[in-house]
Amino acid sequence: MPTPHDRSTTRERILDAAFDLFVEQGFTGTTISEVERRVGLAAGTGSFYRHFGSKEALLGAAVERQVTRRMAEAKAERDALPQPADPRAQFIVTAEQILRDLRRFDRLFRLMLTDGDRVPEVRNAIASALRGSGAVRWADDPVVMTTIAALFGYHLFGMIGSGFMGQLSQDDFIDTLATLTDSTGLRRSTEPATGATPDDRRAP
Amino acid sequence: MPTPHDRSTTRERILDAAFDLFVEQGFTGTTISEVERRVGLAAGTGSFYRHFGSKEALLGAAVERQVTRRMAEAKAERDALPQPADPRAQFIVTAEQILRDLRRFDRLFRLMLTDGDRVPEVRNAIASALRGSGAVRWADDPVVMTTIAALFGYHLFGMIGSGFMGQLSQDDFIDTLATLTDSTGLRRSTEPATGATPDDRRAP
DNA sequence: GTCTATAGGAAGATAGAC
DNA sequence: GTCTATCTTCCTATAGAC
Repeated sequence: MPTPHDRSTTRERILDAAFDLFVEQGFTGTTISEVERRVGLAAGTGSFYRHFGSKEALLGAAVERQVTRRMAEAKAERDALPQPADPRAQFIVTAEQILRDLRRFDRLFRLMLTDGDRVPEVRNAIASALRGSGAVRWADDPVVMTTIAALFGYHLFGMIGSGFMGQLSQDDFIDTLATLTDSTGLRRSTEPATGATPDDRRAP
Repeated sequence: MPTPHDRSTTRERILDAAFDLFVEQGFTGTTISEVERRVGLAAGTGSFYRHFGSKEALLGAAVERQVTRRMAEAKAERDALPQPADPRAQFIVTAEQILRDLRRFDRLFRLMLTDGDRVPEVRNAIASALRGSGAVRWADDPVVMTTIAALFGYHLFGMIGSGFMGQLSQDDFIDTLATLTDSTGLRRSTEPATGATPDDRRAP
């Protein structure tokens, strides 16, 4: 006997299965039948259409659900982050968190690349999510931006496959990054914004 | 009156048009009819099949053609590259060349992300192209790999859209990178290998 | 809410006239 | 080498019985 909960359960299972398939095969590469099959509905029948009006509506809803979830996770994780006094330890904590965030949004990012033109919301959501990540005022300082670029590049080398960065562990990578930024005496930039001037961080 | 040249011309136009469409819309998102239309054949007719056996065969041939061309371009450009004595100038020349190479392979990279599973050759070709880029022994030194990761990240921020790295010009970015790697005294890594290395392309 | 059945269309691919 | 015509298959989507 179906409770009111059963309906939302089926709907949510469709949402999750569809997102997985969209990421794996792209939007055009995924059929409604596949979605139905994966959630236990008979494939080829229009049972899906009792839950969503169209394939596009499904895509929008699936993306929105993912963004909401991932951003909530990211926020919770950042709030629980330790704030070491040691600047180098601080840097490492922040860098690790950024890598975690990048990994978290990996699937959304991939979907953005494959079907971005069809779903502009994905683009915007990911952009703001990245910008909000960590206590980084990242648009101002060249060193911060360069650091984030390096993290992003490291992450993507790992994402596109085997062997690119295989030799360099994450710890070693972050360590190298910390040393590089440290030694120039410019690393204040990953600390939270302090006072008045937006960019009062000139090199001596 | 069709010369023997006309056939190869039509085939090549199909190859180029198809690659454009695959990059823009993905493999599954592109129809044979679109390809035919774009090269001036009547859409919907099977005229395409006088030139290729299947859609998959077309994809393979189009990718192969692009890889060959782009790699030839890259090689010619690298061979014509100046080799400044000043280490910082050397670094800048190399970094700029890597960014050029990344841009050159942009469309292939995008296709690899969207349809990579279908065409594993793309993956391998791009990997080796990146590795061969510049006089960089990139798998050995953490600083070199971190530098390349930064270049890759910078490039991709530009690729996915407006505003991410908008504030930081390429020159400023490379300059920052040069300063960071320089100050640690570790930058020897972008210089040619000395000693008994098989490919000893030393600067004068 | 799920199934049967099926409409309606578009896609990849082939045969044959010119 | 290109077009006409057509086959087959698969897809999105709908109507209606249970």
